[in-house]
Amino acid sequence: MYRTHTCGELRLEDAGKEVTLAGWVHRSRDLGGMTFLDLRDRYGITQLVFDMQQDEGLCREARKLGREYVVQVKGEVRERSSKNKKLPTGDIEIEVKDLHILGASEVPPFTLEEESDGGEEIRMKYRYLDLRRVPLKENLILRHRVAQKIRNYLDAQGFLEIETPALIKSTPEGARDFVVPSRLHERQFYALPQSPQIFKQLLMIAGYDKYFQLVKCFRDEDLRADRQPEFTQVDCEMSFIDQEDVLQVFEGLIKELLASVVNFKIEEDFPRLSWDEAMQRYGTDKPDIRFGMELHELTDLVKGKGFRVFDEAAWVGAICVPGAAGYSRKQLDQLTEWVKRPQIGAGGMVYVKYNGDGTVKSSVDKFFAPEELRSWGEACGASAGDLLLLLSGEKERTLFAMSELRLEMGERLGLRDKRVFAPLWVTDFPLLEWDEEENRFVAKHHPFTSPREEDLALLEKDPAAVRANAYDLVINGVEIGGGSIRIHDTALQARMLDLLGFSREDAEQQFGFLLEALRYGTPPHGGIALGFDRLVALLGGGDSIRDYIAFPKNNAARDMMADAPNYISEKQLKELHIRFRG
RNA sequence: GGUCACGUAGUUCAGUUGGUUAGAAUGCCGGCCUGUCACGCCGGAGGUCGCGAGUUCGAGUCUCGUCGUGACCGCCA
Repeated sequence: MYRTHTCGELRLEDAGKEVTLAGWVHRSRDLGGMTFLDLRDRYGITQLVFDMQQDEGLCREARKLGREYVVQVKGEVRERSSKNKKLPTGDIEIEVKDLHILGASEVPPFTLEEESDGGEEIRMKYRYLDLRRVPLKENLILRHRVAQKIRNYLDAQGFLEIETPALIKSTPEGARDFVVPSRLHERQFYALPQSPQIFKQLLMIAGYDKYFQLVKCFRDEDLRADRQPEFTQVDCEMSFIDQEDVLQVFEGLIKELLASVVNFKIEEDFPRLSWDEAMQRYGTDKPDIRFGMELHELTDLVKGKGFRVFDEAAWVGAICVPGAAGYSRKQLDQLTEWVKRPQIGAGGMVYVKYNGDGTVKSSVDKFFAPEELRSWGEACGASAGDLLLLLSGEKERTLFAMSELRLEMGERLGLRDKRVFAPLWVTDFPLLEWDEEENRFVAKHHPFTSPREEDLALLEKDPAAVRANAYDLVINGVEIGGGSIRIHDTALQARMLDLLGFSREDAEQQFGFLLEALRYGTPPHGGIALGFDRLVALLGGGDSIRDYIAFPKNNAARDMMADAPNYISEKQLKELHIRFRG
């Protein structure tokens, strides 16, 4: 037996016990006559004492231990003469009688404190050391707890966790696939799943009417702080249900997670916004509704006064920033520069200050009379002391810029509190999206999403106007999940694929097995997938999902620790029938 | 594919208008210290200023290229 206790559990009432502990040397404090060692494991830190007068040889041995040595000690628990209130074990220490080095350690390249002195790069290379730090440890524990709660919740609702394959067939629709060459079948490739979409639908057809899976998914696209090439989804599918049933089950799940994990209780139903309404009020389909500052369209109000920027714009809108009329010229100039960055893409910004004394001051005083400027304020619900920020231009781009500006101002005003959670459902997404590059309609969600019944007639006449039975779960401006009610009718599915420009052969080649399965008695079904990494990061208050994944990839999709991807041997290539040109 | 930022000691960073021997903190090594807990004090070692070219009497500093890292845009059905 290597240990009788962990480094986090001994208390004052254990004083007098003979114990054996094992762990890492976190830090040592050599006072000459005595040496203190902090022994650490994932449960906590316990202080060890070595005394020159008690056992000089042992004490000298202890002094030689470097940081991160793995040691085993036997000794007696005793009350400290000077206690440390900062540690749960701070009332006691171990008077060591026996010391074994279980594993020596090189000097770590960075410190393993709460706040490490190491930068991203070196910590990623030595990820196994970084994971010893408390914050990352806490994050992985949180991830585990959330996973368990999700499993318990769905299990209690009768869901079955069923695994689907990781080596599947490539489907070019959607994100790029990661592909795996086949050794047994020359020139052929598997793909890693972007999601288990088709398989979960087949499970519905097979009669497993409530399925879920915590499942790795893969997308070969560029990374972000919230996007990894391999990530985990809470993937679900249900039969004999409609949209309302899905929303109910997962609203319940999110409420339970928020209550039990971060003690944030929500009694009322999550707000629901149609996609149209979300775009209109927030300029985005994933609004952060922790704060107001909604968008107001002013296009008709501002035109025809000789201000060319507005006269030529397809869309003009504003947000009203409460209490910000005191913004200085310098601050407004900086904000203007901010919206003009290519990432935001606004041409410029117009402001109107509604001063406390009733006067109005704007950057377009030359073109608009004060009463006109006041009418804008009224349209936006501005009161004295508020600041109106206007952007104009092509509609879609301007809505995007407006939405980003809204988030930025919310951030500056401290309205985006990480301890507050504001979930909502966004519903009635457009079924299709025009793809400029491909010059055709593509599915906004995926090709198996059902159109709303009342829009069926528009399918051929005005495809862009057709709404889908699709929904997203958004929390604090983060897209946490999305799903849809699927098509369970063979004829409708064929119509959809036709509309998306699939030839009969292509459709047959890519998802023939699903199309065939639909003919064998398919129940109405639908589901949802939640981004598990994002959900955990959100609950943990983190900005990057990398901090919630044990071994993540870097910006360039590289594993900096193992140095993957990498070249493979000629022998491997030969077995896979792969030869490189040039 | 693109935009921006960064790259100097093991680590995190500072380094003025181009100018003598490139600094600090921390870590590391050695010494002193019996109640520390970010222990303290004294001493020491540690640098191809990412790499390559250019401008210059002279480059950590300026220019170009290149590599790496990060954030974002495109992309992510």
